[in-house]
Amino acid sequence: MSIEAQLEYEGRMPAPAAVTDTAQEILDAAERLVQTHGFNAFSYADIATKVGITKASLHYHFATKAELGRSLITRYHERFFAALTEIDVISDDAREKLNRYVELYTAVLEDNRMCLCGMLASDFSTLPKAMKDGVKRFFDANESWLATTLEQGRKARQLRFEAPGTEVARTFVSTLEGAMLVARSYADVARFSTVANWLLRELAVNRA
Amino acid sequence: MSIEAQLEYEGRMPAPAAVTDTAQEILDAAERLVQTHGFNAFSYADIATKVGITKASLHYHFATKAELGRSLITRYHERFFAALTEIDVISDDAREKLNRYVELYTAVLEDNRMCLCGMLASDFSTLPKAMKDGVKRFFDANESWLATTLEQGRKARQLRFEAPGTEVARTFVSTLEGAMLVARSYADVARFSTVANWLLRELAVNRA
DNA sequence: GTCTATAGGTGGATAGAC
DNA sequence: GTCTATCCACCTATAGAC
Repeated sequence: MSIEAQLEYEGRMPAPAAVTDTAQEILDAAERLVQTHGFNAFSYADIATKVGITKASLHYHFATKAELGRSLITRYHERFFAALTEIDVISDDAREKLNRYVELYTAVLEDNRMCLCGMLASDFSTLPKAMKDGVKRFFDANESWLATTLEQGRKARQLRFEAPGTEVARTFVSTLEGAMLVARSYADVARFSTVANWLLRELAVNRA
Repeated sequence: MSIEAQLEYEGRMPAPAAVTDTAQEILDAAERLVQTHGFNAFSYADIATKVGITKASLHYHFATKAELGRSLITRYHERFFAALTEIDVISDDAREKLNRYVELYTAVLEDNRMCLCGMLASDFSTLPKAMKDGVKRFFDANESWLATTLEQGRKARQLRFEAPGTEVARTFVSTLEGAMLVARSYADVARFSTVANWLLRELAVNRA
């Protein structure tokens, strides 16, 4: 579902031009807060301060925190997969695609953030159902793109792995999410890159 | 430092036998809550209900939530490394050691928990300094034990890897933490095992 | 060592004026 | 669409009786 369709379903997005500007600012602020502190570690007051409006005004745009969270996941998912589509357009080379995929994570980490859905995965047990479903859908979609890309690379003899592509795809996601999680405790992007590069090397045909 | 010394340093642990029973029950309840929901997603009221005493009584044992958190990490660290020492006693085989190391994680996950320090890593930015330091020490110690074990296995020609043992050790920790994190969203231990087994296979000399 | 009672603050959310 | 004012539930923490 497109983000427009999703928003329409939520009963907002009344068409006009700059109408959603404030909503976007709210989402920007909330997104950063979730990615840095977690969904249970920030409040409407925190967003209000950042955006420069009151808590009451926030509720006009997002009636509940659960709805805000759902919108965050939707937007993040859309953007992430726009980036993946862009990668598919730019390159036919599976190894380059995987490198670029890793770079998406690196950019997030360099901005001192955790992957939105990785962070939400740690908050998982406390999330409303709609958000839980959104997190899983994000991971599912990642694994799907990766499985396709991995199989493509194997077919082209650029990548080497024995397990089914879907399994390696799950390993790929888990490894990068874990590497982000741990690296953030040390505020050290190099820790992430060490792990990511090891992973990429293991999958390369010309590995040691 | 032993857990007894640590507790003494904190000014508690007055020697008698069953004195710390309640404190242990509190730690048990709090530990489960952190591992399932995160450090910011439970309250003294939650623990009080579980243990069957009042919130005020909790503060007698652990004056602040930060102190409780520090004690949780200390106890977890001690127990985890008692288990690693036990592994070293049981086996000389590096591959078996790594299998058993993975089993420690599996057991935690089968109990519907995340690794305590993995969960705290996601809460990292909101933790008091003492807890941040504790989380990093836990990861450091894990990496140290793994690096030693990995190098031992490489020397014995049971394991094969090109990167320095310390780097592979970091990859090992990150991968397992990430696999736990993602698997928990699906309540599916098999997801974790898929990733863990892939990792173990990559390091084995007789890999494909 | 556990209790009752409560302080002092913040959480998400709402009512209603403008 | 934003505001002020407010509600009520919950938070961590403390005082002081038993």
